[in-house]
Order: sequence, then C-alpha cells, then structure tokens
Amino acid sequence: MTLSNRQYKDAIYDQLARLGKAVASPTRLELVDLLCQGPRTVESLARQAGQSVANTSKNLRLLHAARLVETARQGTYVTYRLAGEEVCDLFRTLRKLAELRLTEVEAITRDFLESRDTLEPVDREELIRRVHDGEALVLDVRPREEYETAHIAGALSAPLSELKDFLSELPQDKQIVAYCRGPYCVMSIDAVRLLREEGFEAVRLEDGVPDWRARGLAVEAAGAQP
Amino acid sequence: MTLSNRQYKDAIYDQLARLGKAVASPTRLELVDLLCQGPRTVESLARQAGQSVANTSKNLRLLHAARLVETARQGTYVTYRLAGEEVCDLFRTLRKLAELRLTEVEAITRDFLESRDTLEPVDREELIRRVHDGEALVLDVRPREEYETAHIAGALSAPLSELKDFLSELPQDKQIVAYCRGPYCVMSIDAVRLLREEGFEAVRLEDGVPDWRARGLAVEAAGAQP
DNA sequence: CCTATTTTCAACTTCTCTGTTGAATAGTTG
DNA sequence: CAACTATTCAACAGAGAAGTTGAAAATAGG
Repeated sequence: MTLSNRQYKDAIYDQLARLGKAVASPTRLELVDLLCQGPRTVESLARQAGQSVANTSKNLRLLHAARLVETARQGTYVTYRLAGEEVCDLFRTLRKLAELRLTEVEAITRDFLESRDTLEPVDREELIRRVHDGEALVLDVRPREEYETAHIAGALSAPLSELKDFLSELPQDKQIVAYCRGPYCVMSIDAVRLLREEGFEAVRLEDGVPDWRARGLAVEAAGAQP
Repeated sequence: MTLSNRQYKDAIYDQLARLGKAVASPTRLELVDLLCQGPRTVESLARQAGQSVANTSKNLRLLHAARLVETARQGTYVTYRLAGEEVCDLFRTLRKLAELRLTEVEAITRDFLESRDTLEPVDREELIRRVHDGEALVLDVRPREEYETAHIAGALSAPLSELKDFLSELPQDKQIVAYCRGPYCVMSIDAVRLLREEGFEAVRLEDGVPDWRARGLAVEAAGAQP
C-alpha cells in the first residue's frame, strides 16, 4: 500500500485547502469577481482592483496555481480568464453564504446603500415582463468591454463614465433599469442616482451577468448598439 | 457618505475572505467534512481528525467566528454542528472544483484506490432500481451515530468496526452496496474488500449522505435496524 | 537588432496563522 | 458544595503569506 488512510486524507484535504487558500484573500476574491465578468489583462485587473501590477500578477499566479484561472497571451498582453463556470459558482456560493451568515456584510451593504439613496432593487420576473411589454429599458452600465463579453439579453450598453452622453437618447416615458456587476458593485447605484437627478424613473437590478446566467436566464455574447 | 466605494468594496471582500480563510486549512476542512455527516462533540471530532483536543477546539472556534458552525451544550459535552445546509454546499462546491481542476486530487485518489483494489463505484440510478427490485442491499458502514443522524433511505447500519458480526445475517444471493462519508472516505473501500474476501458480491457507492441529500434523493433521519 | 512595453521574478519586511503546552473556566454529578 | 471532566484560553515558537521595490524576461514593432 503506497499510502495509509491518514496520509491519503491529509493529501486530499491539503488539495482542498489549496482552493480555500486561493480564496482566502480579499484581493484575490476581488480579482475572481472581476474575472467573473469576463477575461482581462493583468494591467486592467490591477487598475480596477487598486493594486500594483506586480502584486496583481503575483496573486493571479497564485490563482493559476490553484487552477482557478487560465492565461492566454495576446500580443504583448497576457489575458487571464476563469478556468471554468464552476469557479464563478464557487464565488457565488461564498457570496450566498456570506449573505446568509455574516450579518456584517448585510450591515455594511445597508450602511453604504442608505448613505446614498434608498434604491429598491427590482424584481426579476417583473423586470422581464416589463421589458417584454416595452415598459422598461435595461441599461448595462459596466465598462464597454464587459458588455461586449456578455450582457443580459436586450440590455443596452451605457458605461457609467459615458452615461451623461446617452441621456438625450433615453426615453422619458419608460422606466430605466440599471445593472452592473452584482449586488456589491456600486456602478448601478451611481447610475440610478444620476438618472433620477436628470428626471428619469430609474431603478437598480441587483443581479449581475454571472447571477443572471446562473439562473438560466438569457445572456447575449456580443450585441450591436442601436 | 459614510464609506467611499473603495472602502465599501474592501469591507465586503474582507467579509468574503473570512469565509475563505475558514476553509483554507486542511484541518478545518476535515472538521467541516465530518460535521457534514452530523453534529459531533469536540472530543469526537478531535479523535477522528487526529488532532489534539485543544487544537480542534481552537479551529472549531474559528469556524464559529466565520458563522460556519454552531454550538450547543449537551450535558458535559459541547456539540458542534454546521450552521446550515449551505455550508455543506460550500464544501461540496470546493470538492467538485478540486475534482475538476486539481488533477493531483485525482492522481492521489487513483494511487490510493489502486493500491487497494479496483472497486468500480456503482451507478446511482442503477442502484435505486436494483434496491427497488430486491437485487441489491445497501449498507451504511459509517459509525452507528452517523447512521442515526441520517442515512440513505433503505440502508442498513453496519459499522465497519462491527461488520464481521453482521456477515452471517447478510444474504449471499444479493449484491451488496456499501457507502460511507463520500468519495474521499475509505471505510466503504475496506468494507467492500472484507465482503469480497468473505465471498459476497460487493461494490462501493461513492456518494455520501450529503451528496445523496443534495441531489434530492431520499434520506431517512433515524431508522430501525431489522 | 534594438527599444518600448507588459508581465514576471526575487529579495525583503511586516504581519498573520498553525499547532503545542500548560493552566483556567464552566458545567455536571455525586 | 466540592470534585471531576470537557472545553477553552493564553502565550509561544516556527512557518508561511501579503505587498513593496527594483530588476529580469518576453514580445511587438521600428
């Protein structure tokens, strides 16, 4: 026998712990969250996560060692992407657990959201109905590149940074639903606030594309801007 | 505004990382795995995980701080249990990812299993059919207390340690299917080997009760021994 | 071939985690 | 109430991780 029971168990739990360690750092979790939105270069990830490129590279390398991400060279850039849908599932499982168990998360979220506006998130089924009936318009306020990777079916791309330029093209008579990366992302909150200041009726959708996809709802890969 | 975007994000990812850290240690993962089988006392967990009681207590305390487990006093013992079904889901998500991504896990498992016998695990649907038709008999070879907490519907309790005493009661003409805690638990492997040595036709079921339950298949809470 | 750019590596400091040991705490039971 | 026992706490040494800095490797394009 090459391994005793105990040695075997230790080896297995060590392997599982490799995955645990990989998601034991806030920085790496943020990277995984960003990568759930689509592939990215090291530099882009570093910028968005507010970390040095060197540190981002190191953390990505760690995620790679745990087989959570894969790399591909594109010209002078290296593009990282999730190793599979299941990695996103892991992130969502963690998030769900956090929401259920860690009242602190809820408190932080509430603190933050209350400090802005009270923006009731919209209901999914209701949203689909309204869009179908032409009562509502869905805006994807993430950066254009993320929209191009994937977006909720029927949504228009209106990056938060360029939202002001889109205002004149938006219908005044429809409700506008803004979404971004997910419940902890604040871009849609800012977008809704801006839209309301401009007189639009706007609400926030808490889901991001990964949530949407995980529920089996329609997602488009790359859509034309009308 | 009480928090900036960045502070808010940091706080959220910190909370998620708390969960990640909790499952970043092999020892704690083993504890979670054991607790997936049912509530346990500190001493019992320490014995099974091969750790000192003090260290086990400390790690359980850590899991408790991450809201993954709950405690209850029973007589002079403290009983720990998972804080919810979702914790088990997290463990299973990790395990699934490990199986998919970490070829090392597969290699270790194969090494180990080959070093024993080649025990082809049985197919779930096929198993249900055979049990229903009376062609097969399902044995739960985990310790009696785990069986009493929950077991696969229709299974008999035959703890590995007492399996020898049960041999005379087992039918020679039926196939015997043994299961234990899950794919990484080796009790069912030992059981199958023993049964085969004694002339029974025995196979191993890879699933444990948590997997079985998670698939929505029937689980009984406490069953009488025939 | 050489340069500019992106990414990775290596060394280092600071901080945190792990498991052990021995003592303290908190309940239960006689 | 006192003795007993399971559990937890506190302090410690060793190991390992996080992020910084500066330099090296790899690639595209002139």
